Amino acid sequence: MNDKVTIYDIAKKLGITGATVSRALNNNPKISEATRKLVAKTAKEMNYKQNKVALALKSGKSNNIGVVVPYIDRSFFSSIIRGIEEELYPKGYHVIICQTHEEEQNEIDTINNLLNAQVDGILMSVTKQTSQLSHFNRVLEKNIPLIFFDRRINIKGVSSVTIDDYQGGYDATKHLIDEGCKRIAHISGDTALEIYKERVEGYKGALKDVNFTFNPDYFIQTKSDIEAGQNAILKLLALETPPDAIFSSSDYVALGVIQKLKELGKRVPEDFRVVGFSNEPFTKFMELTITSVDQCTVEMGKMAARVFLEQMSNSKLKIEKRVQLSPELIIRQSSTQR
Amino acid sequence: MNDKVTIYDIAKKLGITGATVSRALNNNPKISEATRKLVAKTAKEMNYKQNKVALALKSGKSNNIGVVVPYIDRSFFSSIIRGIEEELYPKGYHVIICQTHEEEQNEIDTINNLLNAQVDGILMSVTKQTSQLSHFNRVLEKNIPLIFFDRRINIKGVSSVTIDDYQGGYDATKHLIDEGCKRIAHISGDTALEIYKERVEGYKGALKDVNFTFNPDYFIQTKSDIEAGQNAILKLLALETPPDAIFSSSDYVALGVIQKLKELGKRVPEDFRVVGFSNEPFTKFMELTITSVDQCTVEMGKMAARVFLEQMSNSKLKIEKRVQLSPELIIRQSSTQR
DNA sequence: TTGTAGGCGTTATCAG
DNA sequence: CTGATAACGCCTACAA
Repeated sequence: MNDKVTIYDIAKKLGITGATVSRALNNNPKISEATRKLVAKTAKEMNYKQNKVALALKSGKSNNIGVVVPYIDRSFFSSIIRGIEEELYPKGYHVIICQTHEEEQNEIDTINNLLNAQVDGILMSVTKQTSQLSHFNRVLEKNIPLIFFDRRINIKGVSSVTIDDYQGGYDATKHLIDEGCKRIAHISGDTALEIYKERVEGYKGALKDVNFTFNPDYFIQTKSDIEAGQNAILKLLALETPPDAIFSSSDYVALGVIQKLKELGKRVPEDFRVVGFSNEPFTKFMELTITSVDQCTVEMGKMAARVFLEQMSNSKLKIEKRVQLSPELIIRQSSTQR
Repeated sequence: MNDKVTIYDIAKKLGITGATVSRALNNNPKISEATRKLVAKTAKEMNYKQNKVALALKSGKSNNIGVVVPYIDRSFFSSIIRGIEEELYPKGYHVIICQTHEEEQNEIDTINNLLNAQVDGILMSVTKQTSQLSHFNRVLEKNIPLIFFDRRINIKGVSSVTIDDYQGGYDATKHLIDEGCKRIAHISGDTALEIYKERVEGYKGALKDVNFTFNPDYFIQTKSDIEAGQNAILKLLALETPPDAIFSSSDYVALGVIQKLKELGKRVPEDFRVVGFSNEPFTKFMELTITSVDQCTVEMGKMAARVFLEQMSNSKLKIEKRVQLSPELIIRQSSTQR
């Protein structure tokens, strides 16, 4: 019934012109107070709603931004998206979400689709296999803001928001050192991703600072799931001199490690200390709660959104901004006896 | 540089008209094979991309659908959204996500915004406090599909996808009965929400089927978090004849119950059996894994998307469709000794 | 202060 | 088979 009321409908009703209605509705300064009120009143009566699509076509701004992640049901990513949405919704933006399923081709297609949909910006975490750059350049050529969060790629002019993974790795390792551990192993994800590489560096940095030498036997690179953790700890235990602590760059791996250790009758934290990474919800629910590095995900999302907004407001000077948030080590039972 | 190539740019270059280009690009049957190929080739050369916003204005279809949930970072909802996205993306739709934070006013505002943005459909779970209907009617008046998932409201003409919560409650309770439990308590969420009410009914139904009488002392209605679970079990233990099993409509409550029981030296499952609801990720990671009812969330999302697509394809006959998916009881350690 | 006249990029109708 | 032309709903010079 009241479907599709346009400014012209209300103009006709009032015997004025569409332009005037438009101006009145937009509080254009040069319009009489009388007509402004009349228009506003009539608009409400007729249940007029501005058609954002028409506005988008006219203005070249869709007020939609695209968010691209590997999977949206991973708590890490969904929290970030929550942050993004909460920061952007009040500014009138809608958030379109897309998943890459960790495949570069999907990432490419998705970005193209988003571009065709005229999004005003793209906030994303790249896939593990991303190696091409042309799809990112296409975004930049169109002059639309591109912001990486967490998993970034080095591209001139592209801003990013990450946590300081070096510090996260450093803090986790330092904590184990402080706990008296002497042989600290590190189970890492694929170091092709910067985040994992940085955590490794942090781990090495902490060792170096106390003059522990890095032992390659104590470094394992593997997938980030429970099974990988179980396999990794078996390898480590088979060493002549097994480690006495594990810092894992994944909570799932840490969980696998703990499960296997218990299965083998080892005690955590008495015989083995374990620290994970990401502060996944389950780490604090376990009977033996797991020490982990919190990545302040909601805050990361909000920050990414803010960088986007900033980039929108002064598009003239495009500064490459690299924001690094400080991770927080959450000490729980798996790494300490105090 | 290659910013903004329109069909007119390629028309001009070829000395033909925009209309022809449009037809060629859309594989309109009445166009010569020669021009079709030429246009296609030139379009690619010039890196032409169709502007979806213009198309949306022209066609009245934005190819965006809105998804509204309380919080997107709850694993239950993010999984559903994953399902929706995966079903709709291949069909050319983009998914806009919005959060209500469990507040009706936000729900109302969000729906209005989505409507202004000309979404082609709205898929949602209502807030716990939703009582008004006018914002939903506004959607229906505009003739855009509205589909509820999980938390629904009874509105004529509105389809919904839920799980069979009655069956979930029934199965959980029946399982405890089969395990030999005689005094089964139920800790429920707010029964103002249909989902919880149904679970209660399922619980009662199972009791009735084996001639157990419903004992009001064994029924507690409370919030759905860990603390609520801890408090609830304390109340139940204070009864003259405490229960020997708990069916909770929340995994968090179940966790709280288990934590408190252990703290008090009670053994699970030996002294007490516990069953939760939702199959939250953490239930299978615990040292004592928790029996729960899986709600096949991804599937629910896909189903909701399919109902939407169906409604789009034949908008003439608007059938109210109520899909109920079968939940699956996942039996783990907290409820059985076998 | 208000009206007129495009134009944003497409597609659809109607001629030719 | 292809070219004009109008229209989707809105905004904004430019005129009046």
